[in-house]
Amino acid sequence: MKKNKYKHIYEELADKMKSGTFQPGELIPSEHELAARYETSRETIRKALTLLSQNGYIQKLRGKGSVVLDTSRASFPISGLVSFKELADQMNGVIQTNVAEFSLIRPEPYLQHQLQCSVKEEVWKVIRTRTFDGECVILDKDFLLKKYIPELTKDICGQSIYAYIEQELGLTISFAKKEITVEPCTDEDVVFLDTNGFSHVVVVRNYVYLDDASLFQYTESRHRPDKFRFVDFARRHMK
Amino acid sequence: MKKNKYKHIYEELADKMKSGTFQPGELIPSEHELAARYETSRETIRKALTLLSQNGYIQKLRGKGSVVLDTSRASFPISGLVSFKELADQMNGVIQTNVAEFSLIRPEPYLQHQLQCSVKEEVWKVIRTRTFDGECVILDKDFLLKKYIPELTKDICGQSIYAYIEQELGLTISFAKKEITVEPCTDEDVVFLDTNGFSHVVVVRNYVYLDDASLFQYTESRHRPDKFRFVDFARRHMK
DNA sequence: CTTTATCACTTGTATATACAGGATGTCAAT
DNA sequence: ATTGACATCCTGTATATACAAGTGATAAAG
Repeated sequence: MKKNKYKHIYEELADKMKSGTFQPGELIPSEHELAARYETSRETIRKALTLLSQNGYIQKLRGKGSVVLDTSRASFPISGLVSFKELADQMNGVIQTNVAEFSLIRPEPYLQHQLQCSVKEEVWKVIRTRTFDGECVILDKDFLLKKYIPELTKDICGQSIYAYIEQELGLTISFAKKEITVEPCTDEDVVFLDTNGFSHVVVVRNYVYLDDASLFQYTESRHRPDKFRFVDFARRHMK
Repeated sequence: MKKNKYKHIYEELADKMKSGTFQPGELIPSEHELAARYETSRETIRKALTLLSQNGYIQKLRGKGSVVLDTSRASFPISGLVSFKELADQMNGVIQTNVAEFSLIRPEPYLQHQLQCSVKEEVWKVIRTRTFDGECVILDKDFLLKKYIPELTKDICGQSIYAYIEQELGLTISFAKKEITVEPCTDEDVVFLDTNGFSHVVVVRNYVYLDDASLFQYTESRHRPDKFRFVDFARRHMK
């Protein structure tokens, strides 16, 4: 508990927002006071507050202080890299994951392009379905480069791949690019999903990178439109 | 050109990424070297690099340097608060905006909830349609609190409301919360849009805040599914 | 030839100081 | 009672220094 002081302060303050110790609209203690309370410098406090600001917890008001924003409406976590398992923990209702396909393949041209790799590269292919309250509404197609994930089992895929990668393999997932579109159902969608009359699905294409900026995963998450919801917090930098 | 040194450096470096002076995969000069080149301190450079990192331009590698990411694939600007006009500037094809309705109203209960205001508050109601290549594919319903925007004309709405707010009124738009869902077409959608057989629309609900954390605008942007695309860059903080 | 140690260079974190500039209240002068 | 000057809070920016820790190349040791 000695390293990363500012992240530690960030999480402690974030918890106070989530638990309601700090109420929306309220001003949190000033940077000087927090610096004294945590026995650290003002700059360190400022790093923690900057993080809170970027993640939509507070708004800093010059000359006044930092006001707590209302995060209840948006149902955190907002945007970001939220895996299905993390998301599921926050939702009510019965959720079930089924691994429909699990194999090691050579990428066809489309995948080569998405993963920016050659045909020689081996790729884990994982197809999973997500069931809410008895209805199968999400089809997740994951492709992971074996180069970075040497071992993978069907069992792990039934749990959380991210947890395995970060905790077992010690890799750090750093950032991702997402693209959201709406596309006609494919034959595959019809087979795996309870399309329930919908002719289209929401497709979330996700390109996930490790902390050395190497692309290691491409995910195509196909949602039945009525069960899809995406929330985002965006700050307008500069200008 | 004397204030906000680190934002200035950020923009200058961002331009070099966009123009290709810095190529993806390449390492940019070290923090020390940049500090010397810009005749400033390392901390100031670090603030600029932090901004670049958050916006997906670079990845910082400890012990190595900062590598330029490939921003071409994602077609910037990513996520963020991109107004229609900013977005249109980057797209090809003929784009046309039509102001279908412009009035000053008292909010009904649904709007009171969205804008978190009382029925006494006056609200500008602006309905605009967006036409691409002769097809009307976006319906924008804007509601702005008169409290913050005392004056507004139909003419301004035909241009850019954001530009008017920031440049003419001197207000600063600070952050926004977005929610993306897919919903059945309303009668209004059918009237205004060329639905082209689609039974659903993509609805982007946007809550926009000023820099004093006051909510001043609620926007409902309704897109025909085949013309909708949302791109996002997300960094996985902490852990 | 392989392994190890070292060194130079990189970014990450923590601290300190200084001044600019907005917000707010007090108090005196008008 | 209103105004205005001032003091005193707050956050924003810029600078400086120090040390920790990862990377990669080179030199030394086995």
